[in-house]
Amino acid sequence: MKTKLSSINLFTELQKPENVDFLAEFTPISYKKRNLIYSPGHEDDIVFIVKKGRLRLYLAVEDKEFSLAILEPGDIYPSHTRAHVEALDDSTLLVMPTKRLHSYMATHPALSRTIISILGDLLKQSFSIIDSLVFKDIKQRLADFFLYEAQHHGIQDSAGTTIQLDLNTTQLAAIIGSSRQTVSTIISTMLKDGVLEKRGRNIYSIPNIDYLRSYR
Amino acid sequence: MKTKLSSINLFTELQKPENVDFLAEFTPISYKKRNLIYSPGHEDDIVFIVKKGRLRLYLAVEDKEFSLAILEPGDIYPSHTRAHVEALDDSTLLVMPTKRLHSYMATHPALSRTIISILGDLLKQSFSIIDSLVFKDIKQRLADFFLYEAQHHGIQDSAGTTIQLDLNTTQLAAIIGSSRQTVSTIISTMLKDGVLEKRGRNIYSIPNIDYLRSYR
DNA sequence: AAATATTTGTCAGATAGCTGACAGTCAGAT
DNA sequence: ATCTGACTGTCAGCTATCTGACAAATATTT
Repeated sequence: MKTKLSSINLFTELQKPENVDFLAEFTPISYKKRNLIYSPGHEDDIVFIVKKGRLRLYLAVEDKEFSLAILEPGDIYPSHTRAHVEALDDSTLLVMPTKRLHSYMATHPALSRTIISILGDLLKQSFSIIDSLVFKDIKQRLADFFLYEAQHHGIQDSAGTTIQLDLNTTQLAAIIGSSRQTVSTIISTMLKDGVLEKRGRNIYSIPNIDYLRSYR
Repeated sequence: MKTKLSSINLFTELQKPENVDFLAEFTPISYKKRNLIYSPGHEDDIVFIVKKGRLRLYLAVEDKEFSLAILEPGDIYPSHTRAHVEALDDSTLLVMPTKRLHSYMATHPALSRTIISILGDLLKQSFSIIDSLVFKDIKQRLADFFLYEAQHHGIQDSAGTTIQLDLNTTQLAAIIGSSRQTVSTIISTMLKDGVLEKRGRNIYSIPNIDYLRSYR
């Protein structure tokens, strides 16, 4: 269960000398923490790049939510899907109409390649979400989540790998597709089993990654 | 729950005069019904277009399978995902290394646009699969499936809309993400409730689409 | 420091959907 | 016409997970 969608940074591509004029064409828009940026049904056909902050991409029905990804600086995202986008921190986006992007790509094939790679990545990523929803139980999804976090945001120290989640239990439950209570219970079991150790609120360390990896 | 991934036909694009030479570069490969075409882990980075037949795209773990889509003529698909591909009928694919496609796109921007649209479609489609896995129960997913089939392959007649599924119960269960038994039970209930009528093995008719649409 | 709000852990039902088992039905082969 | 294999329907038992409730712990505001 990854939280980041794509590993390719479009920003880097756009900062190349041949693209800087184009980069200037994007409109920067800032959003305050907790604000809803897009919700499905809106008709703007735009593409945005995250310049600053973290955004949460999620599906929602009534009072249930499922987080698809956390977008970080450098990620691009096309607005036309059925997902909601919310600012987790104060954030700045660089926005452009899809049309304009298309016309620019016509003359800059390198950019289309990057975009195709990113879309391919996103696709791969959604398949892996589907995979985990269909085949894995919540214990495994949670373990996967911790493994992913450890690998991507973990800090190695004497106690093993320490991770700080900027999420409460409800938000974590929305990422792995479960309920707050179930997540809480499973984390308790993991602590009891010694796969995880609590270092503080939202801070956990993993004494032995391999143990967590084989945890069932 | 759709079964088709994308509504854009790349084949049409490639048959335009400016692309026919390129189209000729694809290698046609034929597969017999029931053959496995790709499984994850293979290292070929290729893209294929379905020329003839139907392919099933699915995820599998041990003896469980989940079908992502049925690919039909005109669909393209990049092989590098974690999915398996199987021929449902005797099929012919047009195959090309991703690399070569990329280099061609460099000189033919219209093609990149088409590919980007297709990938966007695929992405949208996977989100809707995720949505239904997370928020809908099996009864609803099954109803959605019948609705989709009715709209895309249904035949209007005096008895309403008649659909013929070329799938057995196990295959249908794999599409909606359930078990054979559960699907069988729910179909029985739907027949009893009159939302569905059985016309023959694998043939059902829907007397009233709106009734099915609001079926809970 | 006290008061209030948010977040967490835990327990006790309720239930959707899975699994295995078995009999009944259908279709094609002989 | 009958045999065989595949597919279908149905039941009973099991289990993972959800929901609601409430107390305990922790943050935040006053």
